[in-house]
Amino acid sequence: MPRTLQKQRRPEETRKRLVAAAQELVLERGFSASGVDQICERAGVTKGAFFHHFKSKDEIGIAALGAWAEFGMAAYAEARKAPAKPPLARVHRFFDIMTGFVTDSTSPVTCVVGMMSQELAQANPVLRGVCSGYLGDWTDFAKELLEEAKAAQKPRVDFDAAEAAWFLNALWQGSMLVAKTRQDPHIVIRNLAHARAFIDGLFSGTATLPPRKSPQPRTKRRTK
Amino acid sequence: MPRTLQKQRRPEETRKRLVAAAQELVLERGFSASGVDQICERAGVTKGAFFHHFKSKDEIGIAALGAWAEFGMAAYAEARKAPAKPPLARVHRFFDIMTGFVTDSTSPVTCVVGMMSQELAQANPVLRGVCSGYLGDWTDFAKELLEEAKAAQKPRVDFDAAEAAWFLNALWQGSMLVAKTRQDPHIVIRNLAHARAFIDGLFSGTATLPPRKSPQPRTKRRTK
DNA sequence: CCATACATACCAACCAGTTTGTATGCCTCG
DNA sequence: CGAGGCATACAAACTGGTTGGTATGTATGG
Repeated sequence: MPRTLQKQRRPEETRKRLVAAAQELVLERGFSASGVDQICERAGVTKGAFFHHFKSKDEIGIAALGAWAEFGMAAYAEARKAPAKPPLARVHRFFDIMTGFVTDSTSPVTCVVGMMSQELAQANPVLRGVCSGYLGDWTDFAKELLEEAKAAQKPRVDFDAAEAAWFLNALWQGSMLVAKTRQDPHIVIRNLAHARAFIDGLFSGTATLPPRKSPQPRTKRRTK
Repeated sequence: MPRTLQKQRRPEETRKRLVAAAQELVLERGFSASGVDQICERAGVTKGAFFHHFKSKDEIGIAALGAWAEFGMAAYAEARKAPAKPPLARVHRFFDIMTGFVTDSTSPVTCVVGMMSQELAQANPVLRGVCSGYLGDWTDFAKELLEEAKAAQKPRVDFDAAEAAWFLNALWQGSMLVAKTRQDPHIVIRNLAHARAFIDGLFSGTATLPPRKSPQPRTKRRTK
């Protein structure tokens, strides 16, 4: 049947291209609105290749989530390389990394896990479970950073690190959602700044919110 | 063509049933995964009725968003009826109302605006704009409550009411997203409690987070 | 030579939307 | 007051395109 020449076979590469295409489409239109045909078209392969590598659409969803989480956690793990000297240094680095996701990108910052969680949490138990796991991983990481800070410096008011981490996770996801809907990435940056000050305030007890009126939103910004 | 008897005609009722069905389906599976046929089936009408009342699927999406926002804002407006005597009384009432959405419901608390924002913010400019407007309405309401509190009592540290309102909006949306994915509504309740304490702390300067182990659901608030 | 890695064609179900027909209730007008 | 007209409110069948998934082939490389 194949009239055209088959290109050189790069199964690993083909798989990666499919996963990357799926991630892109999910970020743009969500999972259910992303057709298998569209994924194939963007990846430059045919449906035969798709169903050779993934036995269903759900399965590439799982793969997309996994690759996304792996990439993300690798970025967050950089926070561990910050010095431990000021107890909150690594927490601050963590906030810097999240802020960097916004400032280093022209397109709105979004998350495959957040996208698929929103769509599928109630309708697809399997994918819901996968999303739940990755949200938990993120929270565990934040929780550990907070606990290390607590161990290094007793906070002014005791707090539960896990609860604070879930607070940050929800704020992070919600900020991305709101910012892209409002088409204003500064919402994320400001919310992260406030959250950072909030955490700082738990330890230092000085200020809990940046006192000034925050930076101008309107004009396009360029930061790296 | 119609072999069956046509039921009594109640256009207003039919329209409401379609909008309600659309809201339900959007909350369960999202907008793009909700077919017109499914909406009609759940509303108990045929496609002829659907396209008589709405000229496209997008249009019922707009109607669903509008009805949802109207219902929600009516519930939030109850916060205005709280006494103004302690400056933060109405802000506390506002938190009580949100907490009540969680405690008064068996199913996970979700939001049509958040759902459709997530899916359509990048792919559908029209619906994105509608969502953006309703997110703005919510934030304006919260901002006004905070500004009234600021006027009644000078906060310990000055803060921008609009920024704080966007912070709360993102936290609220993100909390619903995370909670349903984790299948743990307490995440929302705890996050709201922490946010409440955060706002309190801006005024009083005492505690910024409830000490350890978080509280159980607050006093039950009436519905509607 | 044979498992792997694809390509192509195809399928039934479903998609949003249209067409066509008819039942209903109100509004004249005699 | 009753007959008839007529816009509204639906029902049902249908259309062209798309959906996830399959069947069947063949090219490739070890």
